[in-house]
Amino acid sequence: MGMFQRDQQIFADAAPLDDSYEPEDIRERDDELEKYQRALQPVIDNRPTSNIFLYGKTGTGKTVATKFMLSHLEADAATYDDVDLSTVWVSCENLSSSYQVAVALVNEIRESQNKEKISTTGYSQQRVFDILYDELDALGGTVILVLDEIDNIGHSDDILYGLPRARSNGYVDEVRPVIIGISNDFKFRENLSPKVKDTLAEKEILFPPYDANQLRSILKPRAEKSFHDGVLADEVVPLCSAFAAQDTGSARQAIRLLREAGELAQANDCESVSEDEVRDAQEELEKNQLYEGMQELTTQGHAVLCALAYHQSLEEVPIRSSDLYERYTKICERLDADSVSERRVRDHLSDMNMLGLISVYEHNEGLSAGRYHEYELDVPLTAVLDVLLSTNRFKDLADIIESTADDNNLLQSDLSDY
DNA sequence: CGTCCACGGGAATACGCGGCGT
DNA sequence: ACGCCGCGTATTCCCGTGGACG
Repeated sequence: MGMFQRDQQIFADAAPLDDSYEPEDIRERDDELEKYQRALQPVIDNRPTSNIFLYGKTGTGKTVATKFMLSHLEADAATYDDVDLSTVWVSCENLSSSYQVAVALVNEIRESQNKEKISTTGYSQQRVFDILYDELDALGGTVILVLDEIDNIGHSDDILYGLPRARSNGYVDEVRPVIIGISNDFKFRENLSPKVKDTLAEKEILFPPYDANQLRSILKPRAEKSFHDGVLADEVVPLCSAFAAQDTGSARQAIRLLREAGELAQANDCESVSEDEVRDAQEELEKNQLYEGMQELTTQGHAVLCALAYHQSLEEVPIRSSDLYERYTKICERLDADSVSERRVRDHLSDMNMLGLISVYEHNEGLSAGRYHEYELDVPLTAVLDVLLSTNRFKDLADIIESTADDNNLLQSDLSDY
């Protein structure tokens, strides 16, 4: 027997548990789909179509619903000779400005035509918009531009101003652009600049978080397809649903939980998946998220984290930012690295707070001490040290902190509940 | 009601990059 | 080939502010 053997006790076909899986029917979103269909109907009727914006947290079915609607729309449009429809899909996940979105749109169109892509930097914004208008005009007909995770562009929303008015401004005349914006942020519309808000005619569809019952109904068919019969204990799907509903109401989270539970069972050579695996999976996923959050910090972020870990190991927490800053500068000196301003460190701390890595306690003691914050780690010290040890720069320091913490017997207690 | 102090928003600046015009 | 320009990212600089205290 080789080292790797195929183990098919648990999974029959794990594809339905993959992020990229597209189910043939969308469950628990009847109202939203009906609205969606009505909003897209004008495309088939060759009437002007308004822009459509979908709002809802991650994992509430926005993207899947859009893929579903568009594939039907494309298929149906093809049966009418006089309907000329193309769609362009851009994920704005890593795009933080209108400029980058415009470049991405151009390149997406060019890629589908095997034309050469343009550079992501160097042009003026207007220039990129002009190129985009040319490409759109060349496509002609109705072009649906899907901007997934559009809230990433923040306040840089020029593209939402330019595209809808391209036709009336005479930049294009062969094409009717329709924007489908998908936003994780309910407040995205409020934060748009006034001129965009006024001109962006749009239909809004809200995707609320799923409750536990809905998640169960979404999970069930996927579970049946991906696991062998009788492998899943009855309580597994309801428990995954309950965990995810409690936390975020995200179908993606529920599905990941189910897959992770299955993978754990498989790794442990279990014949079935039970409640225990789901609980372990939940812990495992949470832990991974924190690790990833820490690993993706910049060197400066790591230095700040390191300073906090240092004080944590001495049990000098929670600690005021001014004291933490002193430690931080010493650490930078020692590493022969540049240090940044106190203001900037506050930004890093606030980022880390967002990621759930640290806790912040606000104080206001008026005349005696004014306003200040105190910080402490919200993740086990061992986890922080693991990450720091794995980076070349902080390896030595992390070693020292580890031994300090060891002297204070801080690590044992951490390990037991970690 | 004035005072205190870090917080945090926002403008200004530094720097690097790649395309463009000459 | 060269310097310039507009862009993104990270940072610094400036300053108004919350709100308990006295």
